[in-house]
Amino acid sequence: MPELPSLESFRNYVNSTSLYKDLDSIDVSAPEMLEGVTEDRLASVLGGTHFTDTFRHGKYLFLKTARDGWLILHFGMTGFPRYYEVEESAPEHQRFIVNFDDGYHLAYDCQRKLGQVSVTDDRDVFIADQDLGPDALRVGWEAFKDTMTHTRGMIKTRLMDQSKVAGIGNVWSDEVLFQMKLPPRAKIGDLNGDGLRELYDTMKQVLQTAAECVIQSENLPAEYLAGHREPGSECPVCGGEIKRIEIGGRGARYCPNCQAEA
DNA sequence: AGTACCACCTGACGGC
DNA sequence: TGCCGTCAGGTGGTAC
Repeated sequence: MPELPSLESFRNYVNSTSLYKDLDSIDVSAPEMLEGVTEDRLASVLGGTHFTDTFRHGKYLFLKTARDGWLILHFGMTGFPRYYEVEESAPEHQRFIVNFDDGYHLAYDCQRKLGQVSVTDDRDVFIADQDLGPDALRVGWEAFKDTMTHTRGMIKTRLMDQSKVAGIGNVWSDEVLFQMKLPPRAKIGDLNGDGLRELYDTMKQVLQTAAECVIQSENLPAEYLAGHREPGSECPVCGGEIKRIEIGGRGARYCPNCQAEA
């Protein structure tokens, strides 16, 4: 489930399981998921070292090695990391596995193979090459304002555009619009004087809250749409019916009552 | 610039 | 049971 909040949780998970453990070998069961790196190169980057740190930018997770190389994981729509010891605990669609000296494994599971595994020796160069905008949790107000101003597109589409702001996908863009009580097709140009600032604050608040809840395995706030996305379910605020429409090829969920046109 | 559509890939679910 | 369309928390290319 990989938008920014899940990625924060993945990072937390890797931090608490996989740092400072000697790497023994790797297994690549889906070589087509390696992006710009061969299996041999990947093995040489990871062989005989250990992970010392992690970093997240948008939906990408970076694992730093003691030799200052970076393993990069992108999780597509269905990816997640899994740390385990015995084979019976292995996830169902492992595509890439890091084997530690002590017999444990860190698996990259990605059912639909829409993610990517890659390496770089310069994080910033990689981010630039992928044309990623500033990370949605770290972006400052001025930078956000710059990247969002002077456009006539829909807010949802803008928020999901990784080159504008990195980390937001279908679910959390819907949530930002829901919290703002804006209709799903609202445009940047529809925002009034303080609207852009409210959008920024709401985006930060939603992502921060969601990340904390996901990491702590806590329920999301009761007034969040995210837990009620099944079309036909009840709006957690007004009890109305949640609808689905297509925006930019994605199924946007919203409450026609709470998010009525102004 | 913005949007629409298609493609990549796998699996679950509902209708006939 | 099989077949088919639709949908899924992502992204990239192409064509209006």
